[in-house]
Amino acid sequence: MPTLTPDARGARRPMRALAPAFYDRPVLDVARELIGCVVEHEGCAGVIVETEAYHESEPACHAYAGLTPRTEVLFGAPGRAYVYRSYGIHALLNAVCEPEGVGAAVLIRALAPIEGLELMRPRRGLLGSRPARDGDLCSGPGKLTQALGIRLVENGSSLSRGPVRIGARADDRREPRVVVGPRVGITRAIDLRWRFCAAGDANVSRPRPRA
DNA sequence: CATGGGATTGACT
DNA sequence: GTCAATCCCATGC
Repeated sequence: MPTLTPDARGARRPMRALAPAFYDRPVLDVARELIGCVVEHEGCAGVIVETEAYHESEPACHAYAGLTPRTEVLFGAPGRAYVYRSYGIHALLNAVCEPEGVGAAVLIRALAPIEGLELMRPRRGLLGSRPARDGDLCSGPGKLTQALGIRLVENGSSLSRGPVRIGARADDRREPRVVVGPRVGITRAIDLRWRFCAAGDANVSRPRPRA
């Protein structure tokens, strides 16, 4: 089934997935350029509004410890999904970057939902509590995987072929202004400003970087 | 084999 | 602001 994104009139057309070569570059370049691109999974889609870069050369990256069963995908071919469990609860989605043999990836941290919101809401519904507001559907790395139904079984799959796919920014969408800041929720290499956010977007997770 | 920490979130004070 | 939930896997004995 082709992936669809809405155009300016609200009509839909297929999404063209980014090729593996897009990811076969410095991870900081890819992290910045993924802002504005589209993530799709099983009829749900959103525009990427927040990313972080991770590289084997710095200790916040899982690949810093070297090649292990856990980091095998991180060191593998670019353009694949690295999905891992965080805090025992959440599945976090990364795009593996740089040439095979280099451990580097971009963490997808937040999306602006554009399609399949009716599928996202029940997945994001809180236990016996109020439903999530649209602005809370994908405003965090664990939230967006829950909303899109992305799970650990997607680890190692191709982001070009699916089931999780990433496509280029739609032609009718402006190139977003990008704000840079320090990465969130880590304890090491906190000086690196490797977080990229779409300026002023309400779906960016907390804490928001200063504009 | 046992242990501890982590790229988070939601509930609660 | 604080804190528990919960699991993969790296590390160390």
